[in-house]
Amino acid sequence: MAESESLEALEVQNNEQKRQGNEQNDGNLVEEEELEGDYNDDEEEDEEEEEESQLSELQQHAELPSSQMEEEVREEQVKTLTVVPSSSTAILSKENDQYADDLAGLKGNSALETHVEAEFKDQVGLSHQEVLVSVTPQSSKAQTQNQLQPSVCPTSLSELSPTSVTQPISSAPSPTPPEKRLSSPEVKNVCIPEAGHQSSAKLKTLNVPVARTSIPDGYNWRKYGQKQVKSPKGSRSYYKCTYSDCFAKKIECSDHSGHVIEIVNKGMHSHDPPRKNNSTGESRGGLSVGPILQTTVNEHTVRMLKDSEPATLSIEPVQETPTISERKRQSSSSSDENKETQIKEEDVSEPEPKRRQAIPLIWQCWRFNVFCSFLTRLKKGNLECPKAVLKPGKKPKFVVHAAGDVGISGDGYRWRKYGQKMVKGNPHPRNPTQMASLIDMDDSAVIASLF
DNA sequence: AAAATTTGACCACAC
DNA sequence: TGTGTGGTCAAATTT
Repeated sequence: MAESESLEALEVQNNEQKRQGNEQNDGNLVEEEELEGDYNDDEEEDEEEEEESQLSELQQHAELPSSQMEEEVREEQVKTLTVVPSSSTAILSKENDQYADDLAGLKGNSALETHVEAEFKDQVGLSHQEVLVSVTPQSSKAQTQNQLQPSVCPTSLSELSPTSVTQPISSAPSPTPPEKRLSSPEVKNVCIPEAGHQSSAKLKTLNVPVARTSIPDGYNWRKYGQKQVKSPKGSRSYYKCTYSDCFAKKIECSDHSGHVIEIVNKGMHSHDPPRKNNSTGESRGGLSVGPILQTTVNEHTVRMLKDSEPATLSIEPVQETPTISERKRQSSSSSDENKETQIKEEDVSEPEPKRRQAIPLIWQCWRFNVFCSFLTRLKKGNLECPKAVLKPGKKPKFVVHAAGDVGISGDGYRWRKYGQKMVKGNPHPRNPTQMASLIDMDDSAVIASLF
C-alpha cells in the first residue's frame, strides 16, 4: 500500500511538473513529452529506491549476489521505465485503481512478482526483451512476463508489442500491404491507455499495448470518422477498407482512456483475404499469445438475445477452430474478460454466403488480461463477469467470455480471441436467409439453449 | 506533395 | 417536435 501511495504522490508530482512545463512551454507537445521523459526519469529514480528496498527480498528468493541482482533489477527498470510513453499519467491514474485494487494482494508480495520475473530470466537465460518476445504462455511465469511485455512497446512496437506480433509479418502478400500505421502514431494512442488499465501497483511501469486503433488483420483500413460516445464513455472510430470496390468497414470502440474495447467488422471484403502463413507467420504472428478461438455471432443472434432480455448473458463461443487442448484452455478461462477487446463481425447483407459460412468472430483475450482477471477472481473468490452488468434501460449485451489464444481460422485470417460480447442493436438487420448460413449446428444449439 | 488522420458538421433514425 | 445517438462526409490538419 505504501507503494501505491508513493505512486499517487508521484502522479501528483508529475502533474504538477507537467502543469509547470505547459505554462512555460505554452503547451508545446514536444516539450511536454520531454517533460514526461523527465517524469519517467523521476519515477525511475523513485522506482529504484523502491527496488532498493525490495532488493533484500529479491535476494532471499533468487539468492543472487547483491550486485548481480541489483544490476538486473536496474536493467529491468530502465527498460521498463524509459519506454513509458507520454501522457503516462494515465498509467498511474485512477483508472488503474481497478487493477491496483485487484492486485493489491499480490502487490503485498511484490517481491514474489519480481522474483518470478528474475527467476524466469534466470532459467531461460534471456534478456528481458528476449524473454518478452520468446516467452510462451504456459505458466504463471509466462503470464507475468507477458505483463511486462508491454513495457517495451513504445521502443519497438512493430517488433515487440503483442498486437504487432499478431500482425502477419511474414504472411503472404495481402490484397493490400500491411498498414504502415502499424508502427505509427496510433501506437502510443493505444499503449498508453492500455497501460493505464493493465498496470497495477507493482505493474505501474507496465505498458500493455493490447489495443491499437487498427488491429492488424492484413487489410488496409482508412479511418473516415471518429465520434465521441457517451455510453460507454469513449470514442468510436470508423474505418473503411481501402481496397477498391471493397465495402468492408469496421468500427473500433474505445473507452475513455483510448483503450479499444470493441471492434465491429461490418461487411465482407470483396477481395481475397491475406493468405495464411502456417509457418513463419503463425509463429511470429502471435503464437506466443496462445491459441485462438473462433466464433460466429450474427445479427440474428443479437436480436434473439435482445428479446430474451437477460440481465447478463454469457455463452461459450459456438464456432471455433482451436484444437482440443486449446479449447480446454479457453474454457478454463472463459470468464476472463477484463478489458478485453472485442472484435465483432457483422454481416451487412452482402452477397457472399459461402464465404460467410466461416465468418469468424474472433475475440482476443490477452493473456495479460486473463492473468489480471484471474488474480482478481482469485482475490475476490468469484467468477462473476463485471462487464456483463447492464445498465437499466440499456440494451442487453451478449457477452461471450473466452480466453484468447492464437490460431488460424478457417477463413485464412489470423485471429486472436480476446473477448466477446453483444452490443447495442445493429442498424443493419440481417437477412434471415443469410443468417441461416451463418449459424451452424453448434450455433443453433447454443442459441436454442438460451431460450 | 501526397496520403492518412482528425474533427466539426451534417443527416437519419429512435425515443 | 425536440433531443440524443450513430454513421458518414469532407475540409483542415498532420505525417
